[in-house]
Amino acid sequence: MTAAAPVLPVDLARAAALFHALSDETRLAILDLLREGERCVCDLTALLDAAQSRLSFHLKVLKDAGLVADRREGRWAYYQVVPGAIDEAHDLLIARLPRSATRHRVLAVVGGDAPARAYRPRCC
Amino acid sequence: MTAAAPVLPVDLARAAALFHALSDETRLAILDLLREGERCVCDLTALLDAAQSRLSFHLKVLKDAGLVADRREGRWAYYQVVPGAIDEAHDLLIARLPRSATRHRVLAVVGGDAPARAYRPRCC
DNA sequence: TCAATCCATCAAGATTTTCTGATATCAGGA
DNA sequence: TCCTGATATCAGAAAATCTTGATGGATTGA
Repeated sequence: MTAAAPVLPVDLARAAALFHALSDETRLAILDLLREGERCVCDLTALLDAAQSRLSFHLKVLKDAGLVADRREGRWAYYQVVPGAIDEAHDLLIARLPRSATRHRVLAVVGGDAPARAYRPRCC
Repeated sequence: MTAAAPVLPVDLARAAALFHALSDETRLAILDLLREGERCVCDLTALLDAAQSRLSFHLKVLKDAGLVADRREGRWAYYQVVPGAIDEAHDLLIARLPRSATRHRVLAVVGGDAPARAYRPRCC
């Protein structure tokens, strides 16, 4: 049984980067189109009715975040979802779940006395 | 067995909003601190070594996204993770998984002929 | 070659986000 | 009532992001 590891700063940065890549409607629409398999940029441009440079920009954001990979074939560039990238985002999301959701509801707080809050004239 | 519903635009907007709220290191750090249970703003300010107005700003972003809820008690404001909010983000994330990851790897493409790509002088 | 197509990249501007410092509000103790 | 502390909100500046239009490289058919 693995103890819940403390969240490392590197995880925070990686999680923020991944979620940022996922935080735009155009990029989410791209990912949805890529669910069926790889597509060339020209397909995406037509399907999303977006300017080519705009698509290219968002594809680069997705690629830099490691969410998609590209492959050249002649004139065309084909993009696909990186297997496991969504899984990584999934793991980083699960790590944010309140502990009360991962086991039963736990009222105790690490360090101790917060729930039984006696009156304190200053909070901190 | 529920058929995979098509991704609705409303889902895209909601997913983008949720992921945007999760796309900042300070906000992720806040969520991590709230994993143990609710905390007052003054605790968070001290633990994160952040200016009060900055914390307040990020807490508002999280609250507007529905990820946290606040409760006033005297002078203090306590924040906690909204039960189910991370679950909602989780569901919206899972909806982005390639179909090849949800079942076996499927090579067929909707509409049909992409994998068997004969030479085509124009792509689209 | 030459022209056409696909695509990445760049520059400039618009928009959004974030941070800081100041101010406002509200509760509670003196 | 006055003062202090906790918090929210606001204004302005700075930074990041997004969009658009232009440019250029690479590939391919004529």
